[in-house]
Amino acid sequence: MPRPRDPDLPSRLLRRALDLLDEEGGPTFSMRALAKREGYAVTAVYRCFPSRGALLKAMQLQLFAELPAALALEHLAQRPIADALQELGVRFVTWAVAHPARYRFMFLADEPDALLTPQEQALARGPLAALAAALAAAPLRPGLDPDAAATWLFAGLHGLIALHLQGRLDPETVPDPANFVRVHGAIWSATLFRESPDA
Amino acid sequence: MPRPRDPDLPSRLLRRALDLLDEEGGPTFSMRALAKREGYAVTAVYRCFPSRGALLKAMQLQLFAELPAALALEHLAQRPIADALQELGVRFVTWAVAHPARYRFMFLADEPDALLTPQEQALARGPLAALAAALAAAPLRPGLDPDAAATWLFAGLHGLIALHLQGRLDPETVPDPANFVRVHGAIWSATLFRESPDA
DNA sequence: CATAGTTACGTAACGCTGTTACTGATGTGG
DNA sequence: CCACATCAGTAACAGCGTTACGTAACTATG
Repeated sequence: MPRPRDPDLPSRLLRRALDLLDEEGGPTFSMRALAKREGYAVTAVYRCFPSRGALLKAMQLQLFAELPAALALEHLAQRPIADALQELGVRFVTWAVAHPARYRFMFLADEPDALLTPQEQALARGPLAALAAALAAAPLRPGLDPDAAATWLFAGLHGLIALHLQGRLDPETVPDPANFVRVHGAIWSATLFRESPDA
Repeated sequence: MPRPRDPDLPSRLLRRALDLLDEEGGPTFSMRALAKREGYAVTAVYRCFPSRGALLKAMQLQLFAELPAALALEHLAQRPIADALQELGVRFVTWAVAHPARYRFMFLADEPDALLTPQEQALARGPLAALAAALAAAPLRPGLDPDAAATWLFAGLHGLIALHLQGRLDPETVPDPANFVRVHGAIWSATLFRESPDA
């Protein structure tokens, strides 16, 4: 009993796979389960994606492509730099906490060989690169490398999120990671920028 | 053809499993492969560990128990606090980069329900808690919470390591994470401590 | 309109996985 | 010496990713 042919089954499967990622908290679904969910046999999935790894890679690329929109970065550049950075950090952490499965999948996935081509690496390094670009135009303290500063900033946010998602933060000192960034983020500004950069 | 009974097969299997963790870069070994490696049938492993998850948990606990010795924390407390913290960070990052599989398994593993009992949680939160304890006795800037400061510090190190292990750091700005901590770690000290705390 | 060829899908199977029931051998306490 | 608990092995289950192959549907050509 064959079904009508669907030219954009790949995109539907990709969406379904991302749904399952959120539902199950990780890419634990089986190819058969994904196919069944969409009403197809396993092999139909293999017509769209040559392997499970290829599907996972496609999911990662899709999520990274959606990230800027999810963070609503458009109107951020008009604010003073320290303020914009603080807000960016808060938004990033807020998004990560709201979508733990996606964050784990994008930024904490085990497979080191998942994103290998240069464009894929560029996409994965996008957030850090964007931060470095923003800091390149900021009034940093003399002798402070924008790239190094961006690395510190992003590492701090990334580590905070990772620890939170694993339940390794003391809930008493960090009840909400995004608010923690809002409250203690001034530490960063004080270290990175010249005295009173936007006063 | 049964073999002579081995009362400490569990510990041997645990060691073997940790070897395989290092060799394969992650806990990807199968129960059968582990058993075969030790010359037993699969079911012998199931006599020692009721499930694969139990084995993984035992591995995690073992690694966390070994961590303080691996970092050689004994003689660190005698130095001035800022210096000791810097050295601690360098050692931690150096160890993580030298044992990527262990670090991923201990601090980045996917399973959120892996370490659930209070003692297990305490063990997993050990590094952060130790850092907080050290900072509680340090001459922090007025109004700075030791716990919050410890969270910032550990999050920065953790994020730096995580990004490095995923190849998401620009190799030009961070050729070696441990050295990055050594060079730029002064940012932390300047922010956290009173002016010239150990001069 | 008919027919040949490409494409999309399903069925069945391979070897592997974690896990379990059952069988037999080993070593120990009475 | 014998009963009993313990340990290890065999065989099997369902499910996994993946592949070979058969079949139906659409497309292009005569």
